[in-house]
Amino acid sequence: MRMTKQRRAILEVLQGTTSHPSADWVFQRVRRRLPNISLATVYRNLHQLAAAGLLQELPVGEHVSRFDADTSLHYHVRCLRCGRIDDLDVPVGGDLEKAARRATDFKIVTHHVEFLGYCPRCAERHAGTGGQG
Amino acid sequence: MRMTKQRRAILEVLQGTTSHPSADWVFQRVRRRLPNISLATVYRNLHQLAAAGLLQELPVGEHVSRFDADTSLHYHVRCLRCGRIDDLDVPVGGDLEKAARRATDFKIVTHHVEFLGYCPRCAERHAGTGGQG
DNA sequence: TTTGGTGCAAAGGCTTTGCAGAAAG
DNA sequence: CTTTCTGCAAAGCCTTTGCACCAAA
Repeated sequence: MRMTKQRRAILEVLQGTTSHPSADWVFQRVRRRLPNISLATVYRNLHQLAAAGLLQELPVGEHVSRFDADTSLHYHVRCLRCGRIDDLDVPVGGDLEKAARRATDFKIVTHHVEFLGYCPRCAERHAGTGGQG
Repeated sequence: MRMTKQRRAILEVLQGTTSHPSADWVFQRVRRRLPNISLATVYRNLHQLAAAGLLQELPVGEHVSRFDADTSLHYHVRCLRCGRIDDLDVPVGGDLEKAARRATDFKIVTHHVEFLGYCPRCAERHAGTGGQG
């Protein structure tokens, strides 16, 4: 991977903030130094840097909404292959929020936990194919 | 809220599955009973039913990607008002995944925890305005 | 020079919205 | 009868992609 000035600038912007900005925020920032950079380049590089392990993409990016008729607070598992989401009873809820309250000055209202893995059916295929898919 | 046949069908589809389907999946299902229903109606009603507390919208729906130069496994808080995301050190990681493994037959690979609340700045406003927003 | 990267603009996918007709209460 | 809801189609938003030119190694 070539270290172009665009790539370097994007990386530096990310490393220079403790917030977890959107692609567009990064774009606006990088633009100050490289006025001609395009949003497409920012997207491409964010993904490429993430693939290279230099960045992390937070899991808020799946841009389809999912709905659940069970309105109680509970956790979910999502299959990394087929995308299916299952419920999960994990007895840690109270402790988690309590710990979070100690760790931040945010006023915690609720929380979500999502586990990523392979459902039984996909786990077989995953083992069989090497799992890149 | 009027209980139209469309609304009822959508609700029944959601209540009749343990998966956590996307709007489009619901649309395809409801269509079998109401061939003329539109996707827009499904979207409108999913949100309205969620607002009424009859459904829950899972937090995978924020359709902007967010990036983080810290590639280690760590948790986040997101402000419900301004959307800012902060890091959080919560010492529960190992236990959580262990508990999840006991609770499911999925092959857990990783997990994400997101806390929702109000950052200090927004917490003031939140108290002042009644907090619906 | 070679190969990957960039900017631009157009396309893509999911979701929302404007509007006139329809139906619930 | 009033008010909300619906279907349709168009628009919106974020993100990705095709292409010709450009630059890193």
